[in-house]
Amino acid sequence: MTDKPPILRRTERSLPIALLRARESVMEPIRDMLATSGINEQKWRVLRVVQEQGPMEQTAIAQAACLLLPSLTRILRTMEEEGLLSRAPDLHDRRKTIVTVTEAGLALISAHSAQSGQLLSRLEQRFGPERLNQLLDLLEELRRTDFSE
Amino acid sequence: MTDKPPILRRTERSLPIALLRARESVMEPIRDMLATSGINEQKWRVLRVVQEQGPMEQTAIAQAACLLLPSLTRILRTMEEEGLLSRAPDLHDRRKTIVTVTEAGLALISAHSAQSGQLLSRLEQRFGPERLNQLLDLLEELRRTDFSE
DNA sequence: TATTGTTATACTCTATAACTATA
DNA sequence: TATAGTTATAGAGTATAACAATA
Repeated sequence: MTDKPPILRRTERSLPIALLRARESVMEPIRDMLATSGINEQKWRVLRVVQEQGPMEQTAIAQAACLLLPSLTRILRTMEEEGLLSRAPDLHDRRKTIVTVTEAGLALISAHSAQSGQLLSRLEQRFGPERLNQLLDLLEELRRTDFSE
Repeated sequence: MTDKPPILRRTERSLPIALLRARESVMEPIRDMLATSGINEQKWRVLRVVQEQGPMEQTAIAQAACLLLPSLTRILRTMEEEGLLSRAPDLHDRRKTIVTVTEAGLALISAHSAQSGQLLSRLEQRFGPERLNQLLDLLEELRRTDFSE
């Protein structure tokens, strides 16, 4: 009789856990950076997504920033109050709201771009630029993979 | 005059965002699975970690499961009430508490192991077993990389 | 003095459902 | 009827500080 096989994978080889741990180790310096403007991870993601894709509706932001719509509603309200974003009704479909990054929002992004670039350089230097690219490729492919039944 | 370079990377090539998006796409079916036992992601991680490493102290659990100690305190209290874990003072250092998975905890893990295995098979099938291994290798290396100054 | 873990507090996100307005 | 977004609500995690017990 041999031993039974382990019930589940080692947690290092569990993809959800490995993704979380890896993310935590990368996020630490970034959270420190963002804390200096009183902005959190979620708001930063929203800002990045909308700056990248241009004026867009909320459902699309929620999807791209990995946030639920009710969470996003609140986040956008405070970000609008802080002057980082503006919202306007869609002219063609009045159920929709179009969100745009304001000048102040762009300024906040710029304010962090230098330091963010430094963090990326450090990452590339210590982890290796080729490995970083490989990892990003794999993550994009994973994201595109359909796991539904 | 050429255009200015983009301020920041495309979000698909931002490591924190890519890690989060990839994780979300993998977690969806797992969350559905766990919901059937009324357990959440965090409790599942704690269970997996302690089952894997054996009886261990809370600071180590917090680190391995990516949770803060105050969050873990509450989680462990409810898991102990649910009978999934037991806690006992460390005999050699009475500041410490040693956490152990109970029979009921092991049973809960077993109850999900078949379905969890199916999800993993599907992942390997659709994403490719070699790519999965490559990705896990890179994530482990990333986790081991030191990004402090 | 430093470490382990708990408690307290304020804030935020999660998850779901019910709801409004519009299509 | 379906979709976009808001509101409500309960539960849970985040983050920090202060604290007690122990080393």
